[in-house]
Amino acid sequence: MNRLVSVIQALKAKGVRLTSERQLILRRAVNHLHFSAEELVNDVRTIDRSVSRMTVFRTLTLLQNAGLVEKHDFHYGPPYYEVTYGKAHHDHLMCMRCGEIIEFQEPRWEPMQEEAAKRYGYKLLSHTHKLYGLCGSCQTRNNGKPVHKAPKLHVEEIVA
Amino acid sequence: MNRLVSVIQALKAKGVRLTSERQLILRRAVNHLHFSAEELVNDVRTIDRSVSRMTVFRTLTLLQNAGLVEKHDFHYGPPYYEVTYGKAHHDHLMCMRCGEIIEFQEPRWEPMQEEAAKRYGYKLLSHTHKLYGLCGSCQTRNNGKPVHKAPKLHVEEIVA
DNA sequence: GAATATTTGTTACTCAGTATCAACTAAGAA
DNA sequence: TTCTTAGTTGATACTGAGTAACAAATATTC
Ligand SMILES: [Zn+2]
Ligand SMILES: [Zn+2]
Ligand SMILES: [Zn+2]
Ligand SMILES: [Zn+2]
Repeated sequence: MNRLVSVIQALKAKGVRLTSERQLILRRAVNHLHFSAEELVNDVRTIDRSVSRMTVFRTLTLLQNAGLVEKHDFHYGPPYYEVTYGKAHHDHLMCMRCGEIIEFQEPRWEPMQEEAAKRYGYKLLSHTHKLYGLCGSCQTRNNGKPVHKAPKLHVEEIVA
Repeated sequence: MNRLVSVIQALKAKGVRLTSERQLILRRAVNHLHFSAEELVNDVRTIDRSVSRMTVFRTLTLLQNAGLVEKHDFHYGPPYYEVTYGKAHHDHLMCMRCGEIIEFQEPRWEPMQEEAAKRYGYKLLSHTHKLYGLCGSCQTRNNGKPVHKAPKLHVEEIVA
């Protein structure tokens, strides 16, 4: 089944009204992998100029609260969003130079996180795990893409 | 040796000029564990009103670039800063209701992250790993402290 | 249909962070 | 020391993402 359709079904199942604006926003959102709010605004308004910036923001928070969309902070610029509904949980690996984002799974980690939380009497509800580095091509050459402002590195790597 | 002294020594070793403003800012910063920029501004200006907001921000970025301070995004409000110089690497566990932050170490994870990055041809430079949940007391009672806006939960927990 | 509730777009606003720039201060050379 | 230069600071203005308010438009209920 089409990804857009399944997301729409999930929305309806939650009793959320599906307006034409929301449908367009969703249609564009599922087309991107990770996108900033402002990118989505531009993308949507390229198609239909009558949809306002506000509605895009409002829809994004609506989708977040419904648990269909996740907000990521990658330490660079604005937060990125991702339609996670129907996707298996994954963590992220990002190239600090070209910005490429790789999604990967490491099943061994998930139970260990529960364990760590329990050790301190916490009930674990969610987590974020992001790796930052240099992709293969950026290790060997500056590939011309814009360079991100480096997030702070571990001390060991800086003094080295 | 005093923590403030060792941080100052590290700064000097990097050839950064230690002005009286910077010394005050550092002195207050090492006194807090995790703090927002604006909190530090208020704290510093309570002691010396003549130190400007700008200088606090500038000093924070200076310290970040020098690798002495780390910036955390906890999904709530503004980013938090932490003087990490001389501290062993650790990850964070945060209570979504009362905001308590626990620092913990999980040595088994660190090599696994290197491994995961390598799997995709990446050179790992840094990472962030944050767990969100409810602390012991917040699981059983609303403790009166302000409730954070919940970060998005995993889908499984929302539909449940 | 009328009455009610939800969604939308416009506009104005907030608030953290940044840019500018002149005044100030410290370091270096002569 | 004095001259020169470079680095630092504070006031002010600005940016840009996100939010609040509110009236118009639309959908839902009776
Ligand atoms: Zn994970
Ligand atoms: Zn992803
Ligand atoms: Zn770690
Ligand atoms: Zn910490």
